[in-house]
Amino acid sequence: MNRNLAEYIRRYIEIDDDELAIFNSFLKERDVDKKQYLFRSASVCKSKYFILEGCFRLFYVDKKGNEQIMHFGIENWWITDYDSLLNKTPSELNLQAIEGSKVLELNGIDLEDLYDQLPKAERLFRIIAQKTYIASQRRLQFMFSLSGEEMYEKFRDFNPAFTQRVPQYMLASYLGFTPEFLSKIRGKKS
Amino acid sequence: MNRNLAEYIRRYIEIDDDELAIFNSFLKERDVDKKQYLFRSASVCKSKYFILEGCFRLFYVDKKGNEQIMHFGIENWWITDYDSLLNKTPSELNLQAIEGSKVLELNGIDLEDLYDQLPKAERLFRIIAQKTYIASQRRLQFMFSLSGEEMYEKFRDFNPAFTQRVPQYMLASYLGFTPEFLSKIRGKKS
DNA sequence: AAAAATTATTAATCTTGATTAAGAAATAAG
DNA sequence: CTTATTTCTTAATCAAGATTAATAATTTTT
Repeated sequence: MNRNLAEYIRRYIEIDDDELAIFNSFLKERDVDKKQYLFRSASVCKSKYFILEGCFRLFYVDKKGNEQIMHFGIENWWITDYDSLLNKTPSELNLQAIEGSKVLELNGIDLEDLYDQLPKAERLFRIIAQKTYIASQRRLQFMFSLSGEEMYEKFRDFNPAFTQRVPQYMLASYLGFTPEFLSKIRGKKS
Repeated sequence: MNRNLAEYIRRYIEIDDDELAIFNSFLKERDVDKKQYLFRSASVCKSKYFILEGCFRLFYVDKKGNEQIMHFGIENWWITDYDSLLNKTPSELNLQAIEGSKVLELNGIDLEDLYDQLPKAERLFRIIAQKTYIASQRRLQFMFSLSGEEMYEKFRDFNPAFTQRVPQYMLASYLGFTPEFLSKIRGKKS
C-alpha cells in the first residue's frame, strides 16, 4: 500500500497492515497527463480517485458556456462525482488534471465488495463523507457571509501555496466570480 | 421502533426487526415547543435528531446581526450540526423549532456504541452523509448558476407545500437574499 | 375586540460584481 | 528566438439585489 494513503487512512481509523493490503488490492495506479480527463459530463462516473501527485479541477459548464469549478483536488484527497457514482446517473461534471498527476483508482463496483470484505472501510468512508459535507457547508457559509473580496482574502490566507499553484481565472471560478473581478480585487491592494 | 424511522432506515439498508430494536434502544423521544431550541450557538452540539413531526431551522447570526438559515428540517429527516457534533467544538449554529415538533434524539457518544453493536449503522450513516453531501453540492451549484428569481421558482416548484409552511422571510434567508427582494420577485408575477 | 407583535409589501437609492472590449504579459510550442 | 496560445489587467457601462424607510397586512395575545 502506498505510504501516503496508508497514513491518510490511519488518520481516520485503526487498521493493521493485513487489512491495508486488502484495501490496496482494490486500487489501481494511474498516470494522468496535464489537461487529461478522468471522466467527462454525460458519462457515468465509475470510480473515486485518491490523488498521489498533481492537481485536478471538477467543473461543469453552465448555460452561458462558462466553466464553473465546484472543487479542486490535490495530493492526499479523494475526488469523484459522488452523485453520479452513487446514483449511477450521467455526470454533469468534468474531472480534469490541471497538472501531470498520479492517482489511485477505486472502482465503484469493487467498492461494494470492499465494504463487505473490510467493514472498516465503511467507517472510513462514513467519516470522509461527513468531513466532506462539513467542508461543503463551511463553503456555503462563506458564500452567504463574505463579499467576493473577503472570500478571496480568506482563501488566499488559508491556502497560500495553492493560490500560487493554479491560474487565477480558475480561482475566480471556484470562488464564484469573474477573472476580471478577481484582477480588480488584487489590483486594489498592491 | 417508530414506524416512520423504521421505514426510513429500510430505504437505505437491509435490517431485521431485532436489529431495529437495538437501534431503537439508543433513541429518546422528545417534544419541542414552537420557538424552542435543541441547541444554541456557543454550546457543543451533543446529538442528532430525527424529526417525527414538525419543522426546524438551523441558522447562524452573521456579523450584521442577520439570521442566516443554513437548513430546514422536516418530518423524516435527520438534523444536527455535524461539525460541532463530530469535532466536539462549540457550534456557530442554532437549531430552533418553527412549529411544535416531536423528535427522536440520538446522542453522539451513544452513537459510537451503536456503531460497535450494530455495524450496519455505520453503513446507514455513511449513505446518509453521502446523500447529504450531494444535496449540499446541488445547492451550491444552484447558487452559482441561478439568479435569485430562478432559485426561488425552482425551490417553490419542487417544494410547494413547504413553501406555504414557513414564513417568507425564512425562505428568503435560506435562499440567500433579503425578504424585500423575495417580496419583489413575488409581486412581479401575479 | 383591542392591542401588541409578527410578517409582508412598496419604492427610492445605492453597491457589488457582471459584461464588454481592448490590450498587455507570460508561457508554451515550433 | 519568435510565433502562437494562454493568462491577466484595465476601464467603461450595466444589472441584480441590498439598504433604508415607511406602511400595510396578518397573527397572536390580552
